[in-house]
Amino acid sequence: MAQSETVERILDAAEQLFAEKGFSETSLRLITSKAGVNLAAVNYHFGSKKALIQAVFSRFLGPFCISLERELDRRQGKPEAKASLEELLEMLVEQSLAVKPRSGNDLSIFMRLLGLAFSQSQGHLRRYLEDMYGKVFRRYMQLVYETAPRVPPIELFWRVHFMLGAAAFSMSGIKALRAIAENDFGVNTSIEQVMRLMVPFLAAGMRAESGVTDEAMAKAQLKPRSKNTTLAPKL
Amino acid sequence: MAQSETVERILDAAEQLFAEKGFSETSLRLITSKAGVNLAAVNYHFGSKKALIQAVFSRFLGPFCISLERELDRRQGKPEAKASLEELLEMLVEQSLAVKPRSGNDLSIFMRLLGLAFSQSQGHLRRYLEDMYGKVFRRYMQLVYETAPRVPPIELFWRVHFMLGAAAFSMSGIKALRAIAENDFGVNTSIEQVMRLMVPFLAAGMRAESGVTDEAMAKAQLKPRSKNTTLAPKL
DNA sequence: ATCAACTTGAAACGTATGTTTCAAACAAGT
DNA sequence: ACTTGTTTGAAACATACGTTTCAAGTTGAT
Repeated sequence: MAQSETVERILDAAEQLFAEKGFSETSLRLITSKAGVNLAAVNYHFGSKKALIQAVFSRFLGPFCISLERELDRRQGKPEAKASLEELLEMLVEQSLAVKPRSGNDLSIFMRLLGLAFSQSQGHLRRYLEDMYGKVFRRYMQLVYETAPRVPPIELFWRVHFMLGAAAFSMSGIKALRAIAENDFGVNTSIEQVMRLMVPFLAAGMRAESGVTDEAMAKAQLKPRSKNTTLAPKL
Repeated sequence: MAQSETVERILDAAEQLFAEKGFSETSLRLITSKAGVNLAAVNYHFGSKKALIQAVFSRFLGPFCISLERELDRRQGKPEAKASLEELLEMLVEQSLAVKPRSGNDLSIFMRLLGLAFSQSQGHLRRYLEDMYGKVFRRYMQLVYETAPRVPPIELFWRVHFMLGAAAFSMSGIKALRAIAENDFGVNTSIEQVMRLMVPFLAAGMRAESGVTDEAMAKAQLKPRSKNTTLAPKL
């Protein structure tokens, strides 16, 4: 029954349009007309617009997480040398770049989508991503925490979110920012270059001397909790 | 003619709802019912939904920019000691906190809105903010650039946006993040504390050793342009 | 008290969206 | 060739939205 290419065409169009305009601003009619398929095809193949949004994410995040987890296994197999923060961050960059590029600027589109996933409300998306990929990310975050033992845990918690913000934000505006950079500096900065520029910035921030002055906060340690300790960011 | 309090009630409700759900996800009917006013009042007082969105921003940004500009004047009056990066960042924190708080968590709501302004499409908003407040922000950014003369301009450009992202992102999720922090660490982190925690993180990132390896990028300088050089981030 | 300008209330309008329907077209197995 | 299960196409449906309309209400100056 020839696994219809309609599904792929819809996913391609949706991915691109979502990245350009956001989720609620992109209508199914726009998607289907760009994909050159019938309007009803979306609900036939995916069931609903929400499910389509989730499918767009899974198409990238599935392979990405599998490949990230494999890399984590490899690193933790050799416990003699703990990974540095820079190595951990580079790992993310490498794995992102490793996911097979369908079209040219595939990664940038997806990075922008990831940014949107945080900033648009879309509660169902957050829940879906948390359920599907939360475990891997929590494992990764644990390693990040271990690279800066001198910084109080509470401050590390916030710094991780500063990192996330820097990444999500610059990735979500990446297209416009690259245009500005090219305009003002006359050099084209590739997505990959931007991601690599981020590494030293983030690593330095994470290692900065603690700014905690308040007594209570400095002494605050991670409270052991029975379950669902949210060390990792809520997706 | 008793400058109707309807306007204020609409602005309050809109500010809160926009911050919770985003712009296009918040209907005028939701706003007016939360504000306890008639649906038509929005179009009567503001003209359109777009104009309402802009008004929400101006209510905060107007006073903020005036007060920021006054502070910039004060600093530049005494040129003997250039402001450090930390001082510049602290300045933003102070000015943010200085804007009169209407309700308790006023600032966090507005920070979340600022984050949304970047990530939602809303082209009209970007244009409006650029027109109204672009000048002050460019002036501020120029000072930031001058504090890290050793970092190549192109890298500074990107780092400024990493900073912006860290701020916008953590402020936009601040409510949920504070809850998680309290849950896991047993300490309450105020908005003000979070902003102060951000200062050393951002300053360290800005000063990090350059990660630029590419020849062309390292040598890239700001190209003088006839007009509209967008050193400052596009608002 | 009257008048004029301003503000509100309830309803309707026009448009766009996600979803459903159902007949037609297609594919593949026998 | 026929049948069965799958996919497409065109149209309709129900709902939600931003905006407009206009009569009713309110307010403040004369």
